[in-house]
Amino acid sequence: MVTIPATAVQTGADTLVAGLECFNLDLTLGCGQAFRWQKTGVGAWHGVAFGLALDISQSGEGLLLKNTAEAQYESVWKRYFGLDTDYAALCARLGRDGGLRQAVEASPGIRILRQEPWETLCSFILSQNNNIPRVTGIVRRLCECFGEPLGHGDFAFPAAERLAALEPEALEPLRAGYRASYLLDAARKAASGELDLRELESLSTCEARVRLTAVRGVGRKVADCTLLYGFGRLEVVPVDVWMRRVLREMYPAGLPACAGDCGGVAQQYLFHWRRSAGHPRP
DNA sequence: TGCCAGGATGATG
DNA sequence: CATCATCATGGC
Repeated sequence: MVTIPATAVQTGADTLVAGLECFNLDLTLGCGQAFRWQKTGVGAWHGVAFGLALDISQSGEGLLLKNTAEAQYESVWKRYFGLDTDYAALCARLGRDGGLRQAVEASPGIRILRQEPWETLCSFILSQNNNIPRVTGIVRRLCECFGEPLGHGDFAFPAAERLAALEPEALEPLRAGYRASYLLDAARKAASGELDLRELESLSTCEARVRLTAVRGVGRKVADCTLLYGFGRLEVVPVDVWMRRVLREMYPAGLPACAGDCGGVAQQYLFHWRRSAGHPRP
């Protein structure tokens, strides 16, 4: 099998990426791993990451990043969207197992994003026992209230230092419920250095989990989501009670060997597959 | 109205 | 180690 390399070409102010395999923008941004993207049309989204606003769309031509230089695509968005990873080979490998093949074929093109660690941690703290539309609203209000304005109504995700200086009452407009106090605890620990997110890069998954779960409201699931979606640790498999039952039922001996060190990717496909119609939660 | 949402926590079988 | 009530809020 020949892997077709993607090519990024700047035309005017925009950059067009053609030749992408196994990439579906709608599925990737809509599957619940990121909460800062708004669908603006067919295959078109507007969102903010790393303090940069972006209009992006996918069509038969490829992936179009508006007002984005190729250099910025290469240095920021390529990595963010996981386009520096060979998912064609990865998905082909996952497909060696029947169950995983079903899951991959059901919604091909989902990629694991590499978001900002701090934003990822906060997002999944806020997502606990919550639904995606509501989490999106809370995160949006959080950015509008405390993030740096980027123009055109866009706001960066607020720094930990900014949130750490707030009184609990200041978070009431977010309507985050009891999760607000968890958010403040994370901000205090991140701002004081008690939680050093940059240091996590150099730690083992096990040690990183211990650091993250020292934050109130951060358990195994939120820690693993942070490591998978915020640090690109594709081997980490976030599971809740429901997903654990699904996995025990399908793979009592663990994920098949073809998943290799990308169990998190396999889990993402399984989750999306089982959650879609026909495989409701018990 | 009642139920649910990619949970964590603390207590209890 | 599995299960359970509780937490606060909005959408359906």
